[in-house]
Amino acid sequence: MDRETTRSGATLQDVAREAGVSLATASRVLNGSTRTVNDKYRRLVVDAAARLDYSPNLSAQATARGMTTTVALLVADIADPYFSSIADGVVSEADREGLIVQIAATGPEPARELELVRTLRGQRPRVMILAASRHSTHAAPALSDELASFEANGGRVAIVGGNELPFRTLPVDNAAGADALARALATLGYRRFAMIAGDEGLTTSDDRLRGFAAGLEGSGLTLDSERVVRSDFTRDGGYEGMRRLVEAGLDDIELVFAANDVMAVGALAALRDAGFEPGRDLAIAGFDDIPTVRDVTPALTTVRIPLDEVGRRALRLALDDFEPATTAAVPTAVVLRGSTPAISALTPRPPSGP
Amino acid sequence: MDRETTRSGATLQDVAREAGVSLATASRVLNGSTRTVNDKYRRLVVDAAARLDYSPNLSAQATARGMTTTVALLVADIADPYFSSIADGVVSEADREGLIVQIAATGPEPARELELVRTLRGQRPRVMILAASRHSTHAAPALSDELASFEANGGRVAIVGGNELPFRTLPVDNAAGADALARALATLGYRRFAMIAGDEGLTTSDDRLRGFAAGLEGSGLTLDSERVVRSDFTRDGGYEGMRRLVEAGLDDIELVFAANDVMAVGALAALRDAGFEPGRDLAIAGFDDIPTVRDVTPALTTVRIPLDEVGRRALRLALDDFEPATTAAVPTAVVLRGSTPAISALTPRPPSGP
DNA sequence: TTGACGCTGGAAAGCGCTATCCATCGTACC
DNA sequence: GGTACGATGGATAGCGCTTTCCAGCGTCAA
Repeated sequence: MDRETTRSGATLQDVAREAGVSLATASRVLNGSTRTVNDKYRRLVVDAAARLDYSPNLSAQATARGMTTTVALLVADIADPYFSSIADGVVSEADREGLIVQIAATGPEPARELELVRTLRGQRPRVMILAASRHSTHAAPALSDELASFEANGGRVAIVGGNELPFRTLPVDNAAGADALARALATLGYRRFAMIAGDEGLTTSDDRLRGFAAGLEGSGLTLDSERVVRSDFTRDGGYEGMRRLVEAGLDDIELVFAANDVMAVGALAALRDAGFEPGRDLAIAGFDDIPTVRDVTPALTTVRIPLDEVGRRALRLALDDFEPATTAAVPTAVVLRGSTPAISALTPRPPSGP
Repeated sequence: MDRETTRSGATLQDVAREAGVSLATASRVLNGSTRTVNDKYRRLVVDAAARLDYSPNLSAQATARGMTTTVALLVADIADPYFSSIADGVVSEADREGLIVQIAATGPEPARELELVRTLRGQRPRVMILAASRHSTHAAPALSDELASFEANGGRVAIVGGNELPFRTLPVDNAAGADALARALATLGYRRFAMIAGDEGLTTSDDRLRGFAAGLEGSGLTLDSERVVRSDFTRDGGYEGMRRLVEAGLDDIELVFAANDVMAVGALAALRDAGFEPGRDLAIAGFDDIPTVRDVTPALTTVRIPLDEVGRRALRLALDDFEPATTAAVPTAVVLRGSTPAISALTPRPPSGP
């Protein structure tokens, strides 16, 4: 009845005693080792462990081994479907590897990324995956230092989508995807575009903007820089961006490209609230192909990124020992849906020009 | 140039040596303690730590203290907005407390919940939050045992929404919310209902079904049990459920209540694919008020649960030392939107009856 | 001047586990 | 029959950190 009696919280020591073997043997049986253990002892240990409801203390293992079984994942906002889909991929792959995922969110301030990396480093995770949309210049050197010293101590780093930091990176070809989208839209007959982009310096957004403009030029068209509005990289940012476009006059715009799907969804709402019908009065396209966009009306044209695959591959990239050759970029694919009908289906609105 | 030269990975020992103080003093300065340290030494230590870029090894702290700084969160599917919104709340509140969140996902098989709890227990988290929709009977005793022994060792448990397990529970009044919804819909003039529910035994779904039926009865109406179809608790499950309802004939149905929003969104799609216009030919309502449902067309009537607040409160519930009195349930609120217009706006379809 | 006492550093004993090293034993080989 | 060697169990020295416990010292009251 003393407090030792409360079962569980059993330690390996307890198991060894119960089984009548040494600590070392118990450890070898229960927690893997190169050494083999005689079946007689093995059975004793396993039974004792079961009887005591033993569960290894991962923290202790970690300090002893100097290595954890955790994966740290850094995202901007876990409630955003883009990130939660990636997280899903990371979690499921980690699960296959017997690893546990720790999630941290930077929230709207990118500066927190550095701080969080620092905190997470304390956990000595096996892998650190940075998926938070990073700003190009910001605290890059400090962040880079932090990550370098993490790697110097045996940690693995994988970065999703960026490509200016000297770490294993899973390229997402944002520029190429946006380029392909632009060409596809040109083929549909669209000629006059506007874009709702994220803040300048947000690499994801910048790449998509650049790619889109390039794709248009490749089709003999242009994206007037006056027609690019900047806004938060969120649903409400998209709403606000579209609001501003409407305010400035939509007359010479046929299609609005939002730098990501959540923004596009916000734009859709803003357009409707302004009395226009998306997909009829104005076409809209997004980027990412988050699950939601199949279900809005009209369904949204977008560039598909296989997000859960991104999560899985990011983890693999960090984990695997591989030739340091460039990793193949995640394939993107244009998905045309109802929000960008053939131009002929659009209510004709005369360009403002002569 | 020897491998000791690679800076970082500095240990507390290193800091102490560098500062010329004892290990104990360094520990007291850097990692909190009741003991005060002379300012002279304090400064020495802090400076040394900064110089060496020291970052405490949380695993080691955990084994020494017998207590971690992590929160384990168990969800069914992190890509589902319901769960990711809750996760968001947990993560942000944990952040305020200096805790780190570990996420595990059971996926479609509820049986994995037990297995995951067992694994997570190995981490000795400070708190374990179970948000995965639990099935009523399933492995309840085994799970209960596991959680009990976790608590016996100082862990804290919080369960979201369920209420049959003997642990701290954050009640979500699914039944009352569904009841209120039913009454609101009755007030709008609806008389003939169907429901797309989750599998029997899934408590969340069962409670909502029960509450909805009760609310209708309170309004002098009934929910014909033949009009309740069961399906997966997912978007595709909702699609499938609606498909079956359409197949069985919609003639005497005015409104379909889906047991959660993602199902409702799937139902919306199925309805459209079958050639009907939701909100005109048939009304639809969901439950949860995930962000998406504002943006589908028509916007979805639902019962709002403040999901991020649920996450935050679940963590607080686990963390706080409080009177073991019942915790106030999370308030739910009916939100009427375009998917359930006043009945007069619905295309009249004669009931199949006489 | 002498204790008693509060304050603060340091030594060292763990926390639960791993991994190295040593001891023992059985077997194969000449 | 003796030796070398592979197998396998046990003792034990850590892993990085916390937290007693003890010692030294300055202070204050008697």
